[in-house]
Amino acid sequence: MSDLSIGKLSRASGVKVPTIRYYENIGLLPPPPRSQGGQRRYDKADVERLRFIRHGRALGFGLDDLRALQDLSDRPNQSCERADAIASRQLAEVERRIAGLEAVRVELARMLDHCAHGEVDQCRVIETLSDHALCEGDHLKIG
Amino acid sequence: MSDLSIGKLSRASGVKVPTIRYYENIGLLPPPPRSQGGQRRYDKADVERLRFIRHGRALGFGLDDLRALQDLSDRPNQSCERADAIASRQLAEVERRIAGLEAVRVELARMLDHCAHGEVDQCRVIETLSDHALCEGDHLKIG
DNA sequence: CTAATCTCTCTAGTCGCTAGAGGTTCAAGG
DNA sequence: CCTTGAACCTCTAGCGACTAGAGAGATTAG
Repeated sequence: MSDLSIGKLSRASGVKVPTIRYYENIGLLPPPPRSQGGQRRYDKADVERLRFIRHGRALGFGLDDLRALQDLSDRPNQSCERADAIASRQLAEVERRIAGLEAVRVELARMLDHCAHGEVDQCRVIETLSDHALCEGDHLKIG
Repeated sequence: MSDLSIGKLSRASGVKVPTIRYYENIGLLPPPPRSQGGQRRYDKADVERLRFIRHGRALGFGLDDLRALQDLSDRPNQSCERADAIASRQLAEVERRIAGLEAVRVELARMLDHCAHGEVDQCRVIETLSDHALCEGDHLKIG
């Protein structure tokens, strides 16, 4: 019915035009019908689909997870165990990242706090980078 | 003096061998002298350099920032204003990310909390993904 | 009908690595 | 001295999730 061009779909969903085409390429969005001239024509279901993806991306889900979640929502009679598992894993990952970034934040703040604002010679920023022993917290890999 | 192979440098610095070569390729680490047979030979200064980089990476600095910070530390008579600016920018970025992830964490937790653990039909996880209106907080892009 | 905007495909680039192929060099043991 | 096996070399391609740009064709409002 709605017969949206890719640009209108983009505006309606908040997903950029090249990204929509990219999603189609990798099989995340089904290839839509085309106009006589070969342009993509979408409908309202595609808007929903893209909003779903966009929202999931904003929550940090990877495209593979979103593919799986989409499949689940297409077959509503299944147990939501898998969806639950995916979301739980994501929550754990987010918490891990927050913890890591928090440690990083503390050290950056400490570094800047101790900076004498003089010459690089006595710069705590560079000194701290040079010598991890000056750190107090545990900051490992960032995510 | 120390005359380290790339593998020993790797062990001493905690940076993987291919990553060291990569850093050389992009000009972050100066090309070292070579043995008769063409293998790289490093010294202690390189260990320090790589530790500096590794530590900076752990704090989330990009390689461009680290290049700039390295240049600064090589010329110690300059003002540390620039180092300060780079670190401040990084701190702001980290704080931005934490805030974003915190919003994400809240929504993921809420999603999972409301999940009835029944069929996908009533799964709050998928429902929430489908409809941003069900969210309470502002979570935008993640970083 | 025309002009402006939109859309098409395709390739290549981003960041910071990581993996692998296929070949050479080094260091230690016998 | 010689052999063996680990470590090293270069080069290319791939990851995730896009983004940018070229050059050509389609659509739409006036």
